[in-house]
Amino acid sequence: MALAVDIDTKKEIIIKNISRYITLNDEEREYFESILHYRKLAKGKVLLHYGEIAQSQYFVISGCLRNYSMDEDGKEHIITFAIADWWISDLYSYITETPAEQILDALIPTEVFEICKKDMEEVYVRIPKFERFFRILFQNSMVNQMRRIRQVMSVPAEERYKIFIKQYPNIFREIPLKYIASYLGISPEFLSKIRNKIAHT
Amino acid sequence: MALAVDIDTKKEIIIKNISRYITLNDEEREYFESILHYRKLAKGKVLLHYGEIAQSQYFVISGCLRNYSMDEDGKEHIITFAIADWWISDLYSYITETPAEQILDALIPTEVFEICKKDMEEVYVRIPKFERFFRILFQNSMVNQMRRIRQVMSVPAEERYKIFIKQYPNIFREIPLKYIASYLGISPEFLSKIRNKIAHT
DNA sequence: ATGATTTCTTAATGTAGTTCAAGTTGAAAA
DNA sequence: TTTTCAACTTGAACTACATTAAGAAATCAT
Repeated sequence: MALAVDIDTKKEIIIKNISRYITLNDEEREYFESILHYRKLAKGKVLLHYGEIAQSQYFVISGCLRNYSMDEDGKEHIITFAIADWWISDLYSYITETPAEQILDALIPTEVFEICKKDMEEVYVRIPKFERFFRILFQNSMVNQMRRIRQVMSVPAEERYKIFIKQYPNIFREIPLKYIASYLGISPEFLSKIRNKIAHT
Repeated sequence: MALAVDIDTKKEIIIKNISRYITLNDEEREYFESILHYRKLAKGKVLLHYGEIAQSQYFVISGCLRNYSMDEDGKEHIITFAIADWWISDLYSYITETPAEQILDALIPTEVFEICKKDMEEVYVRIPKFERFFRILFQNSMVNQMRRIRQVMSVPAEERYKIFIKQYPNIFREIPLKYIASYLGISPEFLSKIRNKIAHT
């Protein structure tokens, strides 16, 4: 179990992240820190099951979460990875309060701060500046999603794989390739062929 | 040219849209209305050229805007359509303040309200409630983008076309099919085949 | 109305990707 | 140690798409 002092250091990270966009005074900062729940997740830990209604959002300190959906054939499609310094929640379920179609779990041992919805709503009321922070956050995430759409539609898989490696230079060594294939939207077999081709050129 | 009274009626629409999420008093409402610039766009009118930095966001009253990018081969990839009652504020260039890689134009005669960035920033300051409104707006857009990613990756083109028709039952009759093909991420020829197949079953 | 331009379709051929099946490697469990 | 199991690779057959090129249909400007 992590010591309290460690956790405080980790809270620094999240505050620093927030401070890039809004300025918090000591009181606000303390209040916000008080609603952060540190959690250490074992590999495979599921944060949001299929059909559950998301009650939390998360900030990742280390490790890797994935947000994925299943199609009728039981095939998994990874929508997002969240690694250090990223916020994540199954927004759809969280926002609409409908059962999750996407599952959220830890691919490797992962540390997160959890913020539950009730607390989050209160933050918005008590420190309206946070509306701004999350507006900017969602704006930026949205831009990333749009970029991804464009990529999936117009960039061939081999190129996408190369871009992926650049974007996630560390994580791609730690997680099984099949997850990367899923994220790239291709079969593991085809990823294998791409890797083979790259290795021999 | 539209009469002032017409424009006021149209401003009603946008206020109604906003009021689903936040409550405005008369003063706030009046102030917000004062920064809305009504524009009637001819077919083909470009709102944002390649390489420009977006200075405005838009609310669509009628017609259809498209936001698209070009790849190296000069092929167009439509990222978003915006039709009646939609905000198109998810412009990459607008958010990041970088030269646009994506072009915004009107596919058919279109009416919009334009809000320029400077005014928008002032709204956030004078009526912080708008941070909330746009946070929710971006949240929702992001969810839509994520759904689209999932679709492009796991749903075959024929199914996607059927979903599209349901989602845009009116617009799909008014714009050339090639744009729909582009949005679906397929070639016009293949869309043609899909349509032929559907017609004969 | 006429031609010109754009849109849509059809068909042939090509390719990026999938699926299936079999085999390899490596790590963990017994 | 051996068994087991998941991750990864390889190859053959297949499919969903793209590309090219041509013609038909619709739209537009004159």
